[in-house]
Amino acid sequence: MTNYDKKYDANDKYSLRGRVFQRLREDILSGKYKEHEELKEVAIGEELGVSRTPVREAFRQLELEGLIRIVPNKGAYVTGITAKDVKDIYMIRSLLEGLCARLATEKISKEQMEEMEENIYLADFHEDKGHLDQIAELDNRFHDILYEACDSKLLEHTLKDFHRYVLRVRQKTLATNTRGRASNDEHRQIMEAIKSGDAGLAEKLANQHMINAYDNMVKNGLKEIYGENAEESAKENTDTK
Amino acid sequence: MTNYDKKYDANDKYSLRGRVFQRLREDILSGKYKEHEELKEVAIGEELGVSRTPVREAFRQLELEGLIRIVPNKGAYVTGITAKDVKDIYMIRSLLEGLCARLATEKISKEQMEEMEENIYLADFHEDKGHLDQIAELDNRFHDILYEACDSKLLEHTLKDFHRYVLRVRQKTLATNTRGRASNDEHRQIMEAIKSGDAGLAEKLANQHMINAYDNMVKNGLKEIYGENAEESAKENTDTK
DNA sequence: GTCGGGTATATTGTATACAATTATACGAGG
DNA sequence: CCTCGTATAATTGTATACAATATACCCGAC
Repeated sequence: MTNYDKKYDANDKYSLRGRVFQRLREDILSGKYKEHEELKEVAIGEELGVSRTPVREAFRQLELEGLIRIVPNKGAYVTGITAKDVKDIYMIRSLLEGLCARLATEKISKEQMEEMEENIYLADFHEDKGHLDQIAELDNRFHDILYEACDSKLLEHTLKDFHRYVLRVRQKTLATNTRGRASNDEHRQIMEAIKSGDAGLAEKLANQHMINAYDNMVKNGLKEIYGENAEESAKENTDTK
Repeated sequence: MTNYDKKYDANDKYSLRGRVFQRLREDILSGKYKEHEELKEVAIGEELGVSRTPVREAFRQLELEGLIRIVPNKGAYVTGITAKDVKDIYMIRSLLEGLCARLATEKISKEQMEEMEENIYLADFHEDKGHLDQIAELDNRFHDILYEACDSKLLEHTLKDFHRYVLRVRQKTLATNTRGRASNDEHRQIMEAIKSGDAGLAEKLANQHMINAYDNMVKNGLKEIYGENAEESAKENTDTK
């Protein structure tokens, strides 16, 4: 939710604020800035050669994206994702991706349908070759196509928000096991349900796809990666209430 | 989504930015600033006796809340809600309020349960007396209690976002007919399902509660209020793509 | 040694000046 | 009369100076 149509400022590559925003987003998602790390206005400004003003404004946008949290008079901190957060997000996504698939069955365009089929075909190819980066990229793109196909700016934006939010976690697990193949098979089933016009089936399959993705993450080390921070953040929440 | 824990800055009543933010939010929700109206930094600043800086930052927060949209180098505009947006939101809320009720069945505290019962009792009282403002207030509060009871900061924040977003529309319709009574009866049923520990029933009732609320809005003039803007915004979307 | 206060320092918050961009008005040319 | 272009005004974007706040450190009292 929130601003569900960001093409104006998020794609604003030409203002300093826009450039700072995009750079910081990339650096957070890539892991250059770690969870709970403090971002200081002057340091970032000097590094990028701009004053504090555009940095401050970029901070607000990053907060809007959920990537940092701003505490008044204190600072900006990279958002931590707890294991509980991830679980909640997948629970929510399970429902909403299902809704999205159901709506997309009615609304998907010919071009979107074709891109979806191509996506699945390509993912199989890269899976055979073991190209992990491309697999992750195509997996992201599959979901984006689905979001765009549902013909609801609000649902699309909400799902993209959640999707981006778990990206840091998701990429790690997708690349470490055989989930890629199974995931793409599920994509194919969803695609075929949509193609055949069976909205109910598409919804059900999309629901299950999220549940499977989450179960796989739990099996493959979600706890190890984020378990410690879960406690840390819990403490953080209580003593600032 | 986005920053799902805003108690730090949203409750920041003491900074100028926080005050400007709260004031503007109230003015937008109350209808002082109409849909698609342009908000100018200097004008707002002068009116509130502050410089442009805190106004600009408040603008970013309002964008974060989805109340305005900022177009680079042009201006900030009050967000328009189309009939389609409202429909989409209620579709999403139906699913998520259901999930929320299901989770709350397990997690609700004794205090929350008591406040919920009191809320329903009071709503009946004010319904008898015809106190429309209090009824709307209690309706809002019922949902907030439910959101807080689900024990998921993410789901709570997401639902509060959507809830606030349709507030401008919802209040108008709730106050104009007999939906208040029916709505409170549905609240009671949801509460009783939660109290009896029947999570599945609570979910189903909460689902239906949203569907009923939306149907009622459509029956009672949603089109008349927002139909015109729907077209306007549609145009807006296409020619800025 | 520990606790408390106070000063110094670092960091964020706000105001203002200036630059860049966009909108408006007006006049020349067709 | 219309159109286009230029000049002017209005508005947002950015940098910087200063204020307020929080943090860290030191020092003295107990």
